[in-house]
Amino acid sequence: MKPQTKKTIDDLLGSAKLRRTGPRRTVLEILMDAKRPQTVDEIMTAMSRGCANKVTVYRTLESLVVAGLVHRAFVHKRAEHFELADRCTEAQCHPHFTCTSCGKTFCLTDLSLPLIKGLKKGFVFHKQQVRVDGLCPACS
Amino acid sequence: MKPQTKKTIDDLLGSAKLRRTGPRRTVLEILMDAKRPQTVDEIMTAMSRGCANKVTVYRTLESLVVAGLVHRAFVHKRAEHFELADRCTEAQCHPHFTCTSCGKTFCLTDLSLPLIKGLKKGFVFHKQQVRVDGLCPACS
DNA sequence: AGCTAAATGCAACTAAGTTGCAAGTAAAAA
DNA sequence: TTTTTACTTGCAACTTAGTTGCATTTAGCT
Repeated sequence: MKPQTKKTIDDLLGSAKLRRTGPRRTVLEILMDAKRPQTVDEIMTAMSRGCANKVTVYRTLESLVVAGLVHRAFVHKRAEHFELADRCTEAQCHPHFTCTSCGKTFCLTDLSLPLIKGLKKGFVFHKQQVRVDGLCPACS
Repeated sequence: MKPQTKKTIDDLLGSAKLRRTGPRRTVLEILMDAKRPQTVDEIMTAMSRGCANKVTVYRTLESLVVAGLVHRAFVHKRAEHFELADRCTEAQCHPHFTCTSCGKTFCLTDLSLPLIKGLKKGFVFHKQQVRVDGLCPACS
């Protein structure tokens, strides 16, 4: 790690009021270098596996997320969710609303967004999904 | 199940060239009645658990998805993905592109969509996520 | 240097999903 | 209608992702 990078990382941790520990510095550095969202498994591989404990990586990420330095790239649902394929076009299904308080998901069947424009050359558009989160009527 | 519903379900299965079996009829009926995307666990509960085997429900859903009768409500990533929280506004992160062929995810940091409008009364908007899938340059 | 709350590591666990194989059955063929 | 056969199902055992409790260590304060 370059001294400059180390300083940046330590500043980030400091400003987030998090202790500057080995695992946190390493995880942050890996995420800074990453070109795409990383899984815990990928992060552990990048740490050359065994350097840190799996549980520590999970908890480190959690603290970074709570501090706002890191976020989950996709709203994570532990289990897959299925629904009938009607009311969806080829290119876009209706958006889904998930309540961050009770966890319930609602289908916004009457709403839609325009399709994304401006994909870089070589990318072939297939389908677009929109997920919204916030509070549902019961929780707000 | 009403005779009418049964006919519709059997028609659906027939048009999809799938055998009309007990589990398939039941799973389809549950999804038709459902107001939100369902997990395997929810489906099994609706079947009053133990009626069908977990593995069967997974395989049934898979065949319905392949046939196009059912779809996965959110692109499912088995593991959580994390990234640095920069380049995201409070209300929306950059969209992500996932290649359906190689599985790689790309950050579309320079693209965005307008925020959704027209949420029903009582819903509080928090954040919006956009996921696009298709083929990446290497796979197209 | 010493103290203390915060962070880490280990082991054991849960939950979601998968695989191989034997047994059952829908629907086509005889 | 019976036979046949490929498609389905069920079971057991497994893998992978993530969690929890508890003992040990350590960052950063004084």
